[in-house]
Amino acid sequence: MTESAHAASRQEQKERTRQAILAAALELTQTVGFAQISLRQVARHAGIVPTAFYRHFESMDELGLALVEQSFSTLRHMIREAQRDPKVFDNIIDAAADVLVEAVKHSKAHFAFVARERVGGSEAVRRAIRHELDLFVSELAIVLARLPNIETWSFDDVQMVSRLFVRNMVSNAEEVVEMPDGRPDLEEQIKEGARRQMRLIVVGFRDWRS
Amino acid sequence: MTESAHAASRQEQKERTRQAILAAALELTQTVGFAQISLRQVARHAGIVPTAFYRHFESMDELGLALVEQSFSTLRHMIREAQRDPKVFDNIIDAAADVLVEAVKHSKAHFAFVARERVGGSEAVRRAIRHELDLFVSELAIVLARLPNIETWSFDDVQMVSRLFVRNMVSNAEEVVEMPDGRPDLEEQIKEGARRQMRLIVVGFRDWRS
DNA sequence: ACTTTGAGTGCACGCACGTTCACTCAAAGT
DNA sequence: ACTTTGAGTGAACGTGCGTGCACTCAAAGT
Repeated sequence: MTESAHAASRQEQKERTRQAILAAALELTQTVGFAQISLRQVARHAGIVPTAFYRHFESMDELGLALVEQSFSTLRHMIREAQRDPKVFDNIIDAAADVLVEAVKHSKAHFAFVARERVGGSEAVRRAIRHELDLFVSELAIVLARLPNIETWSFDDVQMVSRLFVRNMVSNAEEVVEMPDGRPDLEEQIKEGARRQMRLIVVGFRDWRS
Repeated sequence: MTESAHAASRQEQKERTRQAILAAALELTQTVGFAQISLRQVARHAGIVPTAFYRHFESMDELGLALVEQSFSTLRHMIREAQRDPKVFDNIIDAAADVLVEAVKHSKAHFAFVARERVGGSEAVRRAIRHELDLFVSELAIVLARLPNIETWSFDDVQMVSRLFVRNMVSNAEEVVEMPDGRPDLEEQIKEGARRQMRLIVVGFRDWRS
């Protein structure tokens, strides 16, 4: 056994290269769509020779799917963390707006990738993102269903509100992504807009159904 | 003077080729993003030799902007027609849902192009679409401001509702575009969803502000 | 001490691309 | 009848691409 000291340097190095490829692709994707970056560009950016790429991914499409997975696992992790915060129960709307803007700012590249490839990507990538978003809607619906104001609603209604929330989240994330850096005023404006929209949904839904 | 009979066949032919190029690009764009189709593909599809392309457009980017313009002029034309219909005043929400679905179905390709290139396109194309959508928000706000329920609202409020409507329109258009052909049940479902969302916005806004 | 493994290399290939240039040949202008 | 114009042609170029193949050379396994 040689698993010894500080983990096997063999797999370690492979994983490091894999991450370098993912990071390179993510960075290149910030200026143009994923579909129009080449395997050679990615390899060059990652500091490897083009053929070495194949040791990690069978094709660019597979790399794209890996990026989708990485993006959503980042996002999901943030949501899980935010749920532990007790303020969420007090005021889910303000909390959601805060989390959204912070999350997008923190991993802008991943959000930008998802926002862009959600509609512009290859068939496979698009489907993967759509699927992840559907999962996300269901996950959010569970959280929502436990909230004081909402716990009496029907399953379908909660699901629909959840869908509206996610849709708005996507739209707002797009806006934050397109936001030029160093404009905290714009950021606050987007946050306030998101808050108002969510309040609109909740208020309107309650009154309409009552 | 030779402007005679049925218009000069010289410019006529040029215009026909131009339209063939636009149509070719639009069709090719249905399966992949505009940025990843090549000048040569477009030329091939349009039935001309690659170099002839330059007689009509200086670059693919210019062609992209022309497609944006064409798409929105189609859209705007439909909205103008719909405004003449008196039922719009009676029930703008149901009318809007109908118009939206019909419009998207009628010129699916243009909507698909806009939906995709809005976020996935080149910088120039993206900016052009964003600008057109902003214009559209203002235009819709004028229509909305004349409606019975809304005429007392402030300018900013109307503008915000208009923005929400357009955002929802874009989302729903995306859904219709992704909708497989020959599924009238899905279509009705989307339409109903759009209706509910719009009602939500109007109801929620009124109650929240009152 | 030895073999095996596999991440990364370097070269070579055929292909599609954007763009150039000199050209044809009808319609439009005179 | 003539010239001019300009949309469309066809060959040629340099470039970057994806991918195949034979390779190196340490780490991992024995």
